[in-house]
Amino acid sequence: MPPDDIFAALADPTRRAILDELAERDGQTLFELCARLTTRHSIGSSRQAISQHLDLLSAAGLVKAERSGRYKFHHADFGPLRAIVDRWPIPEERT
Amino acid sequence: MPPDDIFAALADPTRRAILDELAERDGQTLFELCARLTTRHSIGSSRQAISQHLDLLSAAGLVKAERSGRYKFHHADFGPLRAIVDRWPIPEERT
DNA sequence: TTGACATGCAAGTCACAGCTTGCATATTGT
DNA sequence: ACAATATGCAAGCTGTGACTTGCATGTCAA
Repeated sequence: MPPDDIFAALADPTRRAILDELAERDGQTLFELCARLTTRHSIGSSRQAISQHLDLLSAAGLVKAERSGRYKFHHADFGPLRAIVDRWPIPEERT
Repeated sequence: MPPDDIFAALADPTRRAILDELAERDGQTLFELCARLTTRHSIGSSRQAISQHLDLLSAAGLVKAERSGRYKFHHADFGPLRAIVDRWPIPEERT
């Protein structure tokens, strides 16, 4: 509920990897995510662990889930990250 | 050392309040920070707690410390936050 | 309907983050 | 020199987060 949970959500490396995965390929299912996290991100977490991470990301508003039959497709929403950019003055990249 | 610690550093609400404080008034000393965090942010942490938070923020590169005599002035550096902006595609604010 | 597949729920374990406590070090003013 | 000020170091306590384990629910294909 509190939007401050964005920071807690981003605190875990596995959750950041999930966001990376969904950024590259949107609408993945739980099993898809588990497989790709294992092969491409060297993450050995169980299915339940990933599921709990997805719950947390959903609560933070960073992931939207869409159910279709026995599948559940997950979409990343990076809009809440604007709260970080708006909160502190991030300096320009110096060229 | 690992730059991923930015996320761990931002995970704690007290540390975010410290960054807020330093963003508003740069170059504060440890005691100054403690006082202002108590009065303006309703944070009741001890001096040692704040000191440890500052160490962590320093390790993450978000705070630079500058010693002068018996005082130590702290400056916020939000440059590392660019890693967040660059990592994921944050959508535009829709007007 | 039955079995295989995809996901959900809940309790228990364990390591670590944040805090405190107590003492140590270092600098300034008188 | 001495006391007050500002900070540093290290060990111990405790709640919580990440993970596992085991079972339950729900959906599709044959």
